[in-house]
Amino acid sequence: MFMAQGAAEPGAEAGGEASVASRLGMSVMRLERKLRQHSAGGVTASQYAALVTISKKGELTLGELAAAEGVAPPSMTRIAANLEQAGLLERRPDPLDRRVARVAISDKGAELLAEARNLRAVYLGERFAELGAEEVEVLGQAAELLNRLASDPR
Amino acid sequence: MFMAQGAAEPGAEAGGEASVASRLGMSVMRLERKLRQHSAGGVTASQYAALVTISKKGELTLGELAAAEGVAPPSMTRIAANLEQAGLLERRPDPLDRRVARVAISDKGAELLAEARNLRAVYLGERFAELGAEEVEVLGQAAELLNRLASDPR
DNA sequence: ATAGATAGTTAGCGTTGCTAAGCGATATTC
DNA sequence: GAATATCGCTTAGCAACGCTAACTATCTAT
Repeated sequence: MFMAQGAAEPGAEAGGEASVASRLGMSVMRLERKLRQHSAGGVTASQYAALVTISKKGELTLGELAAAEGVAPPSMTRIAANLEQAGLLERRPDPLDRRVARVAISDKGAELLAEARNLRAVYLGERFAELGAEEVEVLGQAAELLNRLASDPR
Repeated sequence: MFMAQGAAEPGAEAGGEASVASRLGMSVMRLERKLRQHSAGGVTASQYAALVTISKKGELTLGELAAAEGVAPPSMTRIAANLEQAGLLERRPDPLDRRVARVAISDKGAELLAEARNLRAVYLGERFAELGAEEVEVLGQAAELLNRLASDPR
């Protein structure tokens, strides 16, 4: 695959940063499309992601959760509402500040994650079978980098 | 689960493929959220991607384009309609089969791509400044792999 | 006590992707 | 050569998601 895309030869080979960024953007978008269609366990992609974060960080406020997930507060309000309705997380009033909404994973939520920690990743996991160990290794490193890029608040 | 990447070596995988898949899924989703918000040049993410593909493959039918992008035909109909309305691509009737809609990039579309090949990648490109050469290299390889994963029709 | 800041919610918009169903054009079948 | 099936695309309508703006309730500071 020569992603040179037409006539993009910025001096270097297909390794220029811009090129990498472009290809990466396309790949990310395409893969995301697939992932959204393959969400499993009755939870959507965003819900699953939020659940993982809650599970990882323990009890936290909606604001913190929104920030961690990189979404606006109203978006997280909705995601959390749906998760709560599904019984996957619990809301707990903050004893000191009645404005804040603290959330924690519920037993049912923990179960869901435990029994298929990678519910959403099942789709991806299956595809990993076609990859070699080094390739999985690369993707592992990439996941970290992508997360870093995505965490940039800008 | 977050720093597992350092230990994600073939021998000492702290979580294995499933973990990588899970982390990757999260990263991809988060990054995609950012990307969608930073689409530039007046074209949306999907439009840009379609344009790149058209530019790369030359004239092709809507069906081929939909398949290449991994979206359903109706989705591509809309994307292409918007691109056409923006004057970025041209529709051409197929001389042999009047059902098919062939599309090719227009001068204006080519201009848009040429003058900012990475319009959509600008956001990413800026973030690359914070990364080292090796890391960019890893992402380059990852882009290839992600694309392969995303290309799996399943 | 009052004014301001803060956490979250409600309301409403736009984008994106999908499935189902429709339409004209081409292929096939008799 | 007419009836039927298939094909390529479009139309119609649905649902998920993320956002901004505006509102409520609560807390803080003067």
